[in-house]
Formats: sequence, structure tokens, C-alpha cells
Amino acid sequence: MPPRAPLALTTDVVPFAIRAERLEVLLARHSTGWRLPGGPIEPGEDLDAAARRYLMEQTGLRDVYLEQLYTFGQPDRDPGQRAVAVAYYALVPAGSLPVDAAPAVDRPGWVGVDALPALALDHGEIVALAHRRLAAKLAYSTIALQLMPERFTLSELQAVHETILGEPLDKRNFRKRILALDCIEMTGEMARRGGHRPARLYRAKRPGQVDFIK
Amino acid sequence: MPPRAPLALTTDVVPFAIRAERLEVLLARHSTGWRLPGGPIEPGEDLDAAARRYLMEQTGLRDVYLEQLYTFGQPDRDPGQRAVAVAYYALVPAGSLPVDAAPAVDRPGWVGVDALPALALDHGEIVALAHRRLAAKLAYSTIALQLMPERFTLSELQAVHETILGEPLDKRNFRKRILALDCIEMTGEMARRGGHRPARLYRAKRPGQVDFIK
DNA sequence: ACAAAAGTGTTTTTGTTACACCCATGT
DNA sequence: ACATGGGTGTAACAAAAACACTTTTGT
Repeated sequence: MPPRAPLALTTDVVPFAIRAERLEVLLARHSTGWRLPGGPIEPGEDLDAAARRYLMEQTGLRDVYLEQLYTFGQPDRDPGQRAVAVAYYALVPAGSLPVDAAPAVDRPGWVGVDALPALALDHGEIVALAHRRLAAKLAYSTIALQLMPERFTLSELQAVHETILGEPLDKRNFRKRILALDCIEMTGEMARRGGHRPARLYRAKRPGQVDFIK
Repeated sequence: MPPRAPLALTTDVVPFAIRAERLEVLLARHSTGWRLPGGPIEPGEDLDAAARRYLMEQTGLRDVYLEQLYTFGQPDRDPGQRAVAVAYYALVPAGSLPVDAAPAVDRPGWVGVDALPALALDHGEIVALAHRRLAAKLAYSTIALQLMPERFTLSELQAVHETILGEPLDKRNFRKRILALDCIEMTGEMARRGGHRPARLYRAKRPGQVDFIK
């Protein structure tokens, strides 16, 4: 039997968060630049578990929403070896960000999706696909709640939608739609920040769960 | 360096067709029962190409619509080895069916999705997921055209939708919706089959292409 | 003449979009 | 008092759903 040609099966994760009204991705350092967190799947390791593990090891993120995106397997996607990547995306709630804004050398760093540096391999395409998928899911699921802290205002939730979609939304229509979904509830508390009327704080009715609409 | 634990990366394909008003799947023979067409990915082979190759080798189907579905990698999904499967589904137009209705031994065979035999590994789950994805896509794409022969009547197209969704549709609303999509055109020919008024024959405006709606 | 499927519009209902003002707080 | 974002309802419009009869063929 001939020696089996090496085939590397990896996971790569696109960790999204909203920071300063921008959709950003958490990147890991690579020999010469940036790449998505990820790495080879261990024997006996579940795919989702591997994605979570690399996210933890390389970025410190844990307990985030994670969803399989697509599997990339073009033979020439990695010039060094045959590498097949099962790509995931993760949603990091604001407030649980483990990494400083200004990353030191060899620390992972957040970068806006609209100003990505050149990434290793096809990781740029992976980010683009993940962004499209996330934007599409806003229309038919409650997935945006996975990007929110435990308590949040309706304006903050609206800003998250607007940031991902890249377009402004009508305030009254947005609130009507979200409240009709019955996915959030008032906490009774108020956020008094800034020189203006305090805002009601809401929380997700079913945190960690993404509901589909209709 | 220790010997690398064997990891089998395979593709499995769910080939769908509408036969006799039922949604059916083309299965391959397995040592003890049935399984989906598929097999290990060769070094240097593209994932999509591998799926097409196995479809051809094991069922004779070629030139069909093919789409990646999901990657299944639970460590215990195959008791014999660590196997990760990139699953696809394929849509086979009526009229290009290469296999007889009553399969001989060791020939692939069509089986209704509502009456599947026990399948190898998690192939039953794969079929179920593919069916759900196909049904969902009817609502926002022209994917059903990939199941139609070159020329077809509106009633036939409606029957395909109804079969996949498992529910009847209103004839006038269906026709209005499909024609508004501007995805099919009249051929000028008529289908005169049976003791009733002949039906106009249509064809896809962009065969092989799946358009998204809205 | 009858059976069988093809073909065709309108009304009702539902959901979506557009739109402007007052409120509560900090400075 | 003023600046800032928070909070609220209604009318117009568009899309989806409900609904029944006439036409053309084969037998």
C-alpha cells in the first residue's frame, strides 16, 4: 500500500463582534501577517469542538455562539499542502471581549471587516461569505441577540442590525418588528448614559437560542 | 513523529428526483443495506469534483445541479474509522433518470424519502437535512427548475413544488408568482397528453442557473 | 355528452413602508 | 434653556391569500 498523501483537515473560525459601531473580526497572527483562528482537527475530535478549542486557545473566547459556514477544499487553496477547511463563524457579545483594542505583537487583534488586511490563504473569502450569511440571517432569525450583552437597549440592538446590514433602519418599524417577535423582555432597569432620556434595558427571553421567524 | 491516526475525508451525495409524484433519493448498495453515493476524496481532488465523480461512478448521473449541504464530523458517526463527510445534494431532472424503477441486485435504486430503509451511518439524517434545505429554497429561489425536464407544463412544475413541500398550492397564485419571476418562457409547443385540454410547454430562461428571489 | 385537466381576475387580508413629534435626562 | 437620544401611532401601499368558472381536448 502506498503511503497516503497527507491531507490536512482544519477548522477556521470567523469571530465577529460589534465594536465602536463597526463589525469586526478577531484575527490571529501568522508568520507574515494575519489569519483566522483555527488549526488541524485532532483524531477523535468533533468538528465543532475543534472550532471552539482553537477559539479558546488562540483568542481566549469561550461560550460564544458558533455555526458551521461552509467547507473549503479547492486543491490549490493552500500552496504548502492539501488542506481542507471546515469554516465556522462565531458571534461575540459586546462586553465579553477578551482582547485589548490595540493588540501587542503576537496577540490577536480586532479588525473592521471593511478594512481587512491581506489574510492568509482564502481567509478573506471566508470572512466575506460569513458576513453575507450573517446579514441574511438578520432577516429571518433572532441571531443578532448573540452579539448583544446580557442587557441592552433597543437602540443598541438597532445599531447592531444597521452595522451588519450597512444601511439605516426606521426606528419605529424596527421596534415594532423586534417586539412582535417576542424574543426579548424588559428588565425594568434603565440605562442612564449621556445627556438624554434614559433607555429601557431589555434582555433575551431565551439567551443562547436562535429562533427562526415565521 | 508518531504515525498519524487515519482520518477519512469523504463526500456523500443525496441525489433527488421527482418520480411518480414522489420525492425520491437514489441509493447505492452497501454490504448489508443501502447508503448514499459517495466515497473518499482523492489527494488533489476538489470537493465538488469528488462528489460529481462518485455520482457518475456509482449511479451514472452526470451534469446535474450540485450544492454543498453540510459537513458531518462527529467522531462516532462511523464506528470503523474516523470519517468526516462533506455532504452534497444533487437535483436530477425528470427524464434524465439513468436507472430503472425496479433495481436489480447491486444496482442503485430510487426510494421515496417518506419510506426510506435504514441507511448506513448517519445517512438518514443527511437525507432529512437535504430535504429541509430543498424545501426552504423553494421559497426564495428558482431551484425547482433543476428538477424539471427541458420542457414542462406549469401544472408539472406546481406538482414538483407540492411534492417537496408536502402540501397543496393554489393554482392561480402559483402561476402568478412563477411568471412574475421571469425565469421561464413559453416554447409555443403544447403538451397533449390525456383526455383534456392541452397544456402550454415552458422552458427555463437560464437553464442550469438558480436565481434568488428579491 | 361527459370526464379531466388547463387556463384565467378580482377581492380581501395581511404585512411593510413612510413619516413627525413629545419626553426625560445631563450640562 | 438647550442639546441629545428615547419613545410612540397612523395612513398609504404592496404583497399574499382566498376564491369559481370557462375552455379544450379525448373518449
